[in-house]
Amino acid sequence: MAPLNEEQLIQIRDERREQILAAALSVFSRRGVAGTKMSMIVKEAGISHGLVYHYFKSKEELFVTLVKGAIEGAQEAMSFVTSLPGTAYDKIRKLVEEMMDEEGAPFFQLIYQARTSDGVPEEARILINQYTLDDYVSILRPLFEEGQRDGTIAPGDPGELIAGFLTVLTGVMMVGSVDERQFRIPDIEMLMRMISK
Amino acid sequence: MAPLNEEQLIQIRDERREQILAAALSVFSRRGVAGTKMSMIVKEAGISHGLVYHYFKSKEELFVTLVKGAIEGAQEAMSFVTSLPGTAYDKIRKLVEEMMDEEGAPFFQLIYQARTSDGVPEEARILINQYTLDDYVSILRPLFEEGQRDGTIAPGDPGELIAGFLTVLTGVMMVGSVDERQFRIPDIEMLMRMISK
Amino acid sequence: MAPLNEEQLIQIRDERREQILAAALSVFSRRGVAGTKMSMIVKEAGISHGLVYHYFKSKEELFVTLVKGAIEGAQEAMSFVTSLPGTAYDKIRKLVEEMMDEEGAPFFQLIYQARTSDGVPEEARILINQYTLDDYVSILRPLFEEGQRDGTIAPGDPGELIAGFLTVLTGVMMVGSVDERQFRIPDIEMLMRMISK
Amino acid sequence: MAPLNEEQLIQIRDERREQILAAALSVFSRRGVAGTKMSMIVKEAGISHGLVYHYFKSKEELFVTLVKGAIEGAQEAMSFVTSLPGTAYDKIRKLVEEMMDEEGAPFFQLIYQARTSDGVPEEARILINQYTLDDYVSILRPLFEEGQRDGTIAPGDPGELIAGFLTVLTGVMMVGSVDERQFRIPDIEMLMRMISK
DNA sequence: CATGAATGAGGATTCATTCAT
DNA sequence: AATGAATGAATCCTCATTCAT
Repeated sequence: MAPLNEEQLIQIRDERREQILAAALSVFSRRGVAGTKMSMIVKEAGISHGLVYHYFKSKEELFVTLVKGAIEGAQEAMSFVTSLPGTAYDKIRKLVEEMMDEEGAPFFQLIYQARTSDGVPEEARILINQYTLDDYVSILRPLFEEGQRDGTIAPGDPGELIAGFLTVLTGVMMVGSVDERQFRIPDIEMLMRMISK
Repeated sequence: MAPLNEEQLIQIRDERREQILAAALSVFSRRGVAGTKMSMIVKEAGISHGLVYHYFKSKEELFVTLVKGAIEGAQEAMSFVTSLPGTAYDKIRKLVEEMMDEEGAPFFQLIYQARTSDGVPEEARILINQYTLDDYVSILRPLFEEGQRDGTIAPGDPGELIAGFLTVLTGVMMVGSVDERQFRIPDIEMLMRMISK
Repeated sequence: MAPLNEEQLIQIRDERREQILAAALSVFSRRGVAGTKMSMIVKEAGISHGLVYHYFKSKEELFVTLVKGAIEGAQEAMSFVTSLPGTAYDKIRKLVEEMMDEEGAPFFQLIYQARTSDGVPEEARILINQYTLDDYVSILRPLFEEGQRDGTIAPGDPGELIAGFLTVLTGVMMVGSVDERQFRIPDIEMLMRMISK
Repeated sequence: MAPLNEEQLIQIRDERREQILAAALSVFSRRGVAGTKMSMIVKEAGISHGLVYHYFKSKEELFVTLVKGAIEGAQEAMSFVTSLPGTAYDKIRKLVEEMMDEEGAPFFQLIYQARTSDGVPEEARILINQYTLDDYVSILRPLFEEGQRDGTIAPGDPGELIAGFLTVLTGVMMVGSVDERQFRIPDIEMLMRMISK
C-alpha cells in the first residue's frame, strides 16, 4: 500500500519535513504517542531538537500529520483495488497483499495507536473517527457481494464479513511486526480462507 | 499483640493487592507502560498514591506482576483445553472461545504492550521471551495433527498453521477491544475457517 | 560520660520510651536528622510505626528530647570532673577519658548533627545555642588556669586552648566512630600533648 | 552548521558544570546527601532544575563526582607536600596549613558525609574505600620517620601517629566549619604539638 | 535554517504521620 | 497500649518546548 499519495508528497515537498516525518512514523508506530520521546525522533532523523519545531508546532501536530496521511492512503488503496480488472476474489486478494507489504505496517500501527493512545487530542481523534470501519465497509461491499454471487466468497452478512476481515488484517499487522519469535504473519492463503466459501 | 489478627491482615492485603492489580491491568492494557500514569491506576483503584507503593515497589513491578500472571494464564488455558474430551476440532474451537472472551482481552493487550513498550525492563522482557510462540506451538501441535488426520483441520505444516492462527487471535484481541465503531471481532466460525479444511 | 542522669531516667521511666530513645539515638547519631527515617528507628526498636507516636509527637520531638539529654549530660560530666580530687592535669585527662568512651560518642555526634542538620527546627537549635562553647569554656577555665600555673598545661589564652581542645575532641568522636579502616581515634597521650607544656 | 562553534559550546558546558559542582559541594558538605534537596543546589547555582540533569544524571552522580575530586585532591596535596624542600617538620606543617585552609573544609566534610550518609551508593563507597587511611599513611610515613630521626616528631609507631593525626585533622575540619560560637579550629601550633617531641 | 543549552510543568516515588481496629 | 494499612505533601527526575546565538 502506498503510504503517501502524490498530493501529499507535493504538500510535504520539503526534504527536511519528509525526513522528520519518516523518523516520526518509525518511532510513533512502534511505541505509541506517550511512549515516543522527541529525543527519539530527533535521534532517528539525525537533526537537532530545535529544528523539529521549525517544521511542526508540536509532537501532537507531527502525529496528526502522519495519521492524516495514513487514513488517506488506506482509503485510496481500497478504492484503487476495486477499480482493477479481474474477479472480485482476485481484487480482494490483491488488497490483502498490498496491506500486508512492509510499507503498510507502520500505518496500521499508527492508526491503532491513534485510537488507543492518550496524548492524541481532538484533531487526530476526529480525523480517525471520521473514517470509521463503516466507511471502509462501504467501499469494499460491492466487491464482496460480487464474490458471494460468483461463489468465491463465504455467505453471510457482507458487512460483518468485511468488518471482521479488516479487523483481523489490522490486528495481524499490529502484532506481526513485533518479533519473529513471538508472532508469525500467516500467509495470504490462510487469511483468504477466512472469507472463502 | 496485633489489634487485627493475622488472618484479617492477610485478607486485607490480598484484597488490596488484587484491587490494585485489577486497576493496573485495566489501565496498562489500554495505554501501555509509558502511557499509564500512576494517578490513573490510583484513581481506578480508588486508593491513595502511597498505598500502591505499599504493595508494589514500582510501576514496573506492577507491570511485571501482571505479565507473569498473563503468561501463566495463557499456558494453563492451552494445557487445559488439550485435556478436554471431544474431537480435536472441538477442543481448538473451545480454546478460541476461551481466548476471545471478555476477560481474555486485557491479557493479550498486556503481552503486546510488554513486547513493544519501552519502560518494560529486563525482567518482563525475559519472562516474555522465555515463552515464545514455539512453546505454544508445541502444546497445540498434537491437537492440530490429530485434526489434520481426521480431516477437519487444513493440511500443511502444522507449526506454521498454529503460529499464524495464534498471531491472528492475538491481533484480533489487541485491536478488537478498542472501539466497536472502529473494529469488529469476527465470529468464531469465521476464525475457525482459517484453519479448517 | 553518663548519657542520661538520674532525673532524666526518672522522667523517662517508661521502658518503651527508653527503648525508643535508645533506638533513635543510635540512628540519629549515625545519619543525622534528614538521613534518619522513622522506619529505621521503628526497626531498630522492634516496634510498630504507630507506637512511636504514642510516646513522641513527631520525629522532631524525638530528636529534641535526645539533644536535651546530651547537653545536660555533657555539662554534668564537666562539672563532675572539676570536683574530683587530684591535679588539674589528671582531671582533664579523666574528662577526656570519659568523653572518649563508647557511650559518649553518640552524644557528640548528636550535637554535631543538631548543629548542621536541617530538619532541626527552633527548639533544638535554641537549646543548643543556649549552651555554646563559651559555657563549656567557663566550666573548664579554672582547671586549665591551674594547670598553666603548675606548669603542666601549655601557656597561652586558656579560652582558646579549651575551645580548640573541645573542638578537636568533638571532631575526633564524630569521625572516629565511623570505620576503623578510615579513621583511627588517637590515644589519650597524643591528645593530651596538644594542651601539654 | 552549529550557530555556536564547538569551542564556545565546550566553554559554556565546562563553566556550567563547574558552577553546578561548586553549588553542590557547598550544599552536600553542609547537609549530607539525604539532607540536600535538589532545589537547594539549584537555588545556590542560580539555574533551573532541569539543567542540573542536563549535566548530571542524578543527585547521586553529582555527589560521586565531587567525592572523586575530593579524593584526588587530597592525594595530590599529600604527594605534593612530600616533594617540597625543607625539613620534615616544615613539610608536615605545610600540609596541615593546606588542609586547614578554607577551601579544604568542604572536601573533608564531603568525605565524611560519603562515609556516613545513606543515599551514597556503591560507586562512591567503593571509591572511598579504595583510599583507606593506610594509603595516606603510606604516603606520609617517610616524612614522619625522617622527623623522628631528626628529633622533631614524637616517637612511637609512625603509622599510629599519622593515622591519629589525620583523624584529628579530619574531625576538626568537619566540626570546625560549622559555627564560630559552637566550635573553634585550634591554631596550627596546637595541632602540631600533638605530633611534636 | 540550524543548534543545543535552558526551562519548568508534570509524573514517579518516598516517608512522616494518622487512624480504624 | 499496640498494630500496620492508609494517606498525601514533598521530593526527585523527565521531557516537551523555547530561545540566544
